[in-house]
Amino acid sequence: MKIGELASMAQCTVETVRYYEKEGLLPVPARTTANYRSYGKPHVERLCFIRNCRALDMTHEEIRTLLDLLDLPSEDCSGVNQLLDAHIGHVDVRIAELSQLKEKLVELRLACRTEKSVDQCGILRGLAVVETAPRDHRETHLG
Amino acid sequence: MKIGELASMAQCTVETVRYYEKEGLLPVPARTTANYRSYGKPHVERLCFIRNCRALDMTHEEIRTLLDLLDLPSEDCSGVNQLLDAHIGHVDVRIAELSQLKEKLVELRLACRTEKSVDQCGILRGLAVVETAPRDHRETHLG
DNA sequence: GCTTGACCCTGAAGTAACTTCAGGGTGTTG
DNA sequence: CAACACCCTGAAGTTACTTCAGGGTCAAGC
Ligand SMILES: [Zn+2]
Ligand SMILES: [Zn+2]
Ligand SMILES: [Zn+2]
Ligand SMILES: [Zn+2]
Repeated sequence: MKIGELASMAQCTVETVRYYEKEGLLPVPARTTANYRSYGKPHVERLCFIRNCRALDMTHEEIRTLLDLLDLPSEDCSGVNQLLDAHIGHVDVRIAELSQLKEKLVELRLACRTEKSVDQCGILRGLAVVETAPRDHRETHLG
Repeated sequence: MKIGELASMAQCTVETVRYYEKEGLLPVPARTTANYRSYGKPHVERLCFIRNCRALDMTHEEIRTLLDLLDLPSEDCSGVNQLLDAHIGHVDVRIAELSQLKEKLVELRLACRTEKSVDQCGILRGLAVVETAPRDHRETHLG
C-alpha cells in the first residue's frame, strides 16, 4: 500500500509517517518504480503501536525503547514494565503540577470579583508581586 | 542595573531576558557607553510579572495580552478576568486529559502482572491494538 | 603594564514533535 | 491530453527557550 493509505489506517498524516521514518521509528520501506513508498501489514502494526504510545503522551525516546524491546521477542518484558511505571510517574507529576497551578489561578481570580480599572485590578497586582521561586528541575516531559 | 542583576532579581537567566526583549515582552532598555543594557525598577516589575505568568504556564501570547491591558491603566479590567478564566479552562482541560491518560496507562499496566517474554507481554499487545481515534482539536496549549 | 576572571555583546543553531511550504513528478480518469 | 488526486524532497516554521561560537569591557592582582 502507499503512504496515504497507511496514514489513514493509523489516523495520522502522511507527513507524520515520513517524519517517523526520518526519526528511525519506522523502518525505511521498499519503493515502487515511481519511487513511491510501499508498505505492508508489519508497517501498519508498527505505526499503530507508535500512534497509541503517542496518544498516551510518551516521548519518541520512550517509544524507541519499547520498539527496541519489541524487536527482541524472547527477552523478558521487565523493561516494558519499568518504562510504563516511569511514564505513569511522569503523568502523575504533571497532574500534581497542574493541580497546584489551578489552585493558584483560582485564588488569583478571586482577587478581582468586581470589575475595576486596570490599575486597581487585584489580578494584575497579584501577578506583579515579586516572588522568589526559581524554576526547579522537571521530573516530567509533559509540558 | 545591568542584565545579570535584573535576571537574578527575577530568578531567570540573562539569555531569557534578552529573549523576552527580542519577543517584545520587555521594552528595549537604554545602553551604557560600553553598549551594556541598562535597566531600572519598571523593568524589574515587568519581568517579574512575566515570570509569574510563565510560572502559571501562560503562553507568551496570553502574557502579551495582559501586558497590553496593563499599559492602558484606565480601562476596565474585564479583559483580564476573561483571559484568566480562559486560562483556567486550559488547565482544566489538560488535567482532564491527563487523568484519562492515567486511567488508560494503569489499565494497560495491569495487563502484565507477571513478567513474561516480550512476545507474550500484555502491555505490548495492548499497545499494538489498532484503535480508531484521530487526535482531535486541542483546547489547551498545555502539552 | 599585563593578565586573569567575571560579566557583557551578537547571531546562529539546537530542542520536541511535528506542520507547512515551495517546487516538482506520477497516474488515472473523462 | 488536461485535470486532479496523490506522491516526492528539502527547507523552514512552531514554542519558549538553551547552548554555542566568537568576541568586547572592566576591575583586581602581580
Ligand atoms: Zn514519560
Ligand atoms: Zn480586575
Ligand atoms: Zn492558557
Ligand atoms: Zn509484560
